[in-house]
Amino acid sequence: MRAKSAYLSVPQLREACSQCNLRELCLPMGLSEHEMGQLDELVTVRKRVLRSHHLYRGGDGFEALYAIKTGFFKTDVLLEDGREQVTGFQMAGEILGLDGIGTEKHTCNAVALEDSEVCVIPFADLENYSREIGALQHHFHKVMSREIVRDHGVMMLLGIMRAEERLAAFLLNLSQRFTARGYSPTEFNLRMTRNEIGSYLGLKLETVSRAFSRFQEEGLINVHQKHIQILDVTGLKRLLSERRV
Amino acid sequence: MRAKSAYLSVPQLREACSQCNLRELCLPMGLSEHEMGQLDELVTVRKRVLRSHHLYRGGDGFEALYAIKTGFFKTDVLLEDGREQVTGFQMAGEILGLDGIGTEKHTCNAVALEDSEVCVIPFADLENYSREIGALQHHFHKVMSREIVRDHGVMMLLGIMRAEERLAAFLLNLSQRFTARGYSPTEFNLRMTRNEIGSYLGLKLETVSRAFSRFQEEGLINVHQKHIQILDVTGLKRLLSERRV
DNA sequence: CATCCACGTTGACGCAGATCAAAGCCCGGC
DNA sequence: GCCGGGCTTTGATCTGCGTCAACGTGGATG
Repeated sequence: MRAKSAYLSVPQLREACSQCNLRELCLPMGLSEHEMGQLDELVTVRKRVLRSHHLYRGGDGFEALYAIKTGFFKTDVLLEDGREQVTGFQMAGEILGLDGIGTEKHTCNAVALEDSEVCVIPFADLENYSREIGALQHHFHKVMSREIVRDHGVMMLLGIMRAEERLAAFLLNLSQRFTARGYSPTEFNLRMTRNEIGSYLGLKLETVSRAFSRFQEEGLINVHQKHIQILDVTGLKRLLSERRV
Repeated sequence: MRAKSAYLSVPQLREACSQCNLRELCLPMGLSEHEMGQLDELVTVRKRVLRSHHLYRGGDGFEALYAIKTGFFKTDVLLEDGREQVTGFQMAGEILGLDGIGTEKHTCNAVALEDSEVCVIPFADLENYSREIGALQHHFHKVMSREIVRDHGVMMLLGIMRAEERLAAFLLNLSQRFTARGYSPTEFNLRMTRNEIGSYLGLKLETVSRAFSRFQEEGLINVHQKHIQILDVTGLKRLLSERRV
């Protein structure tokens, strides 16, 4: 038995996967009613993480994956000299902690960018359940594979795109993920700072800021602080496909 | 039954995992004698891929993973305008194809950089076996997780390192992987061109060439075409940890 | 053995984005 | 309602790497 109270002081927060409105985005995706019921036994603990607090740090022992129930995270890796590479931004329904399986230690930091709540998925249990539930096993493999493909996308951003292409790709990606969660595709609030965006995109915060301003001048977006309104989706997409020079 | 002859005209090439000298680097890592015997049933087909030929292409249907038996590969993603991002270089014992699980289509190209041979691992079979063999399941998860961590390392290269740091990290990484395979840590032949190294590191081939020349001037390496000799490992490592500016 | 051609090296110059600097904005705390 | 500090914007200047160009080199081919 797991000491639920160590994580969570409000036991009634317990809410089964089968009742969760994220179930079609998250780990239970594609499971039958019955199989989802089994997941309710796997995921029994939730954990709050306040804004700017760590869910885990590089070097921490790995025991569980985390499904984001509400909130917004970043993952990053730090060099000794203080340089930071943000490796991703994660939102509701997405899985954190996959980096820890290989070495049994986390290899990056996961930080909440707003007050958040995660479902704790003890990894040994997940492996046991997925030996019985083929659909769960298969879906978990897909989740990991998609993370690899996502990483390849970031490599393309960083390796071959210019500053404005990177930012356009970033905005379109956020838009698409917000849409999948039932929010507006064209209007949202950024949870991260210009510095964090820059660190993700391999740019300095001034460059990010200038690119935002340029997009606004060109009528592609409205931006006021963290509030973003996309005015011209196809214009942004065109930025990605047309290669000047 | 799988039509072995479609892949392989020399049936005696069949060689079981349990006999393979890569078994401690590859998928069977950490399995018991008995479990490894079961893998011999899983991996029954091998496939030759000649230099500069594709093992698979982006868009191809995904059916199997591939363990590299001999040879050397690159994986890359292409943009419509011809820009190429090399996402990795793979050598004996490493697994290709993980990108395809999520969408059931491959999302990158895998190209042999020298005449190579791979073991075909039908993915549906792998999932079946790993439901029975816990150690296989767990090791497979580790392989995927390590791929994610490796990708984070590439993001750091691309996002925050300068040209010479990237190349130093690249050489040290190759050195370490050759060592693990029983080859010299300090002397090896590159299988890829300057252009491919550049594409991987987010640099132009001229920059790669200049960095090689600079390392040689500084007595860190000897480089002659594709032949590399590392003279000063700690000097290369120092390049990574010390941040000028 | 001569030829060819992809690959590699080196130099000169230019530019995208970094760096440095200064000022504005917004929100939280008192 | 005022103050302070973190975040953002914008301008001026600098620089690492890209771009362009010319030449070198070595392995493959007939």
